[in-house]
Amino acid sequence: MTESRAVGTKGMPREEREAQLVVAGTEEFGRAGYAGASMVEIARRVGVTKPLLYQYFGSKDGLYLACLHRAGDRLTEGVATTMAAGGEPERMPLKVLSAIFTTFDHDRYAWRLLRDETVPATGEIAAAAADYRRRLAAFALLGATQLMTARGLADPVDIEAIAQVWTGVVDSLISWWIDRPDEDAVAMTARCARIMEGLFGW
Amino acid sequence: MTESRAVGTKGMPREEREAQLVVAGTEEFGRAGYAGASMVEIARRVGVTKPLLYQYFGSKDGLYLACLHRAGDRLTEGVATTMAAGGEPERMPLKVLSAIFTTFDHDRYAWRLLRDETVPATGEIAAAAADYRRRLAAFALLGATQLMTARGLADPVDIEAIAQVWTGVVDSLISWWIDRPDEDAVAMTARCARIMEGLFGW
DNA sequence: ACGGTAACTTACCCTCGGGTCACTTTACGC
DNA sequence: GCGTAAAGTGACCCGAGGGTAAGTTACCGT
Repeated sequence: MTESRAVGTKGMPREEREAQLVVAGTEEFGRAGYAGASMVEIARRVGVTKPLLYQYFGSKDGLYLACLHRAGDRLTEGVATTMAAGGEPERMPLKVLSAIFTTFDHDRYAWRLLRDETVPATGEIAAAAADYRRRLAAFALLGATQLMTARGLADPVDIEAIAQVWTGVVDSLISWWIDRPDEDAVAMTARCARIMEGLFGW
Repeated sequence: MTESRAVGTKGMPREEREAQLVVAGTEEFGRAGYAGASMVEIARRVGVTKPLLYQYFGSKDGLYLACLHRAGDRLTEGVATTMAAGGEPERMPLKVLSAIFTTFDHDRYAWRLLRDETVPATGEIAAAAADYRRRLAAFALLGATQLMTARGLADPVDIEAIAQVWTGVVDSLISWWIDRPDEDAVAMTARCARIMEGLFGW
């Protein structure tokens, strides 16, 4: 709080309030989906009213975009770093999971924004979401390719299917995790390691 | 057509029209989710208008329930039969996938009704969906238990997680399949067999 | 103490979609 | 041909939720 904020302020500075609203929006959009989420409900969670939300974000799409970009940037960044570090293909899935769990430990609904299918089919949201999904799919495709070529089999369509199933697996794990708030990122990673070891010997 | 239908009929007999509407409803609910689907759009697909849809099914919930029960009954029946047949645990996943693909080859959106999260949180739909999910989860839990105990490790919470991930895997496979209408159930099963063999040696 | 500005609210509009009513059209039995 | 009953429709109501206009409150600097 060293720097004094601008003159004339009631309540809370805009920046802080915006951050609160993005957090609440992420939870609500993640829970109910874009279509099912209500702007007045998001405002209510934070203890303000709808017009303030609109003054800060312009529209439902504007708020959703803010939430989506925060989630998508953090996620792609974390995954990119992990993938860039390299290592044996069989260890990559667990490493990526660990990165995702750590990144979103206190923000578990964020992942769902990238997978929301109730988003409008065209427009800025669709473009941004498609872009994040494309980047994630590229990582998944890379990992799947490394995994399969190491095993000799490499039908490209099979690899596409594997990559898509992988994102679905992450999705399921996150959903399971959301229902168990007491399990932290470390415990979750350990559980996944145990399961992969037990099921596949990885 | 041996039995003559009742007197006074225009267009198509009710039974037949209802079946059309359930098919169209399943596709639309599966595509857009309960919340995002529009009754007028479902009627339009079949070439009739909304009041007829309401006359036959009473409400959006009524139509959804009809679609859900058709999908859920066929699915649980198919899975139950497959699971009851038994076999080594490592072969069960593929057998179950084969049953699901065969059952829903021409009705691929049906699976999604059981996983729709945009459904209202309380009421008859929620109860019915929860019941189908519970039954599927029980099968998944049984399969996961057999798989893990065969491997010595059997943390019950791990097994829960595995069961939930399994349903997510099925979900992803169906989504992938929906985008590739040329791939039939046999080819899809063969692909899954190839992938499991290549990735895990199953 | 007081003007100015950012934070915030009350009360409203409008569209979209679920749901309904009164009505018309068509096929069959006689 | 004509009465009857099922199949089907045009036009409406209404509540929920996105979006907005205009005003109010509280803090700051002078």
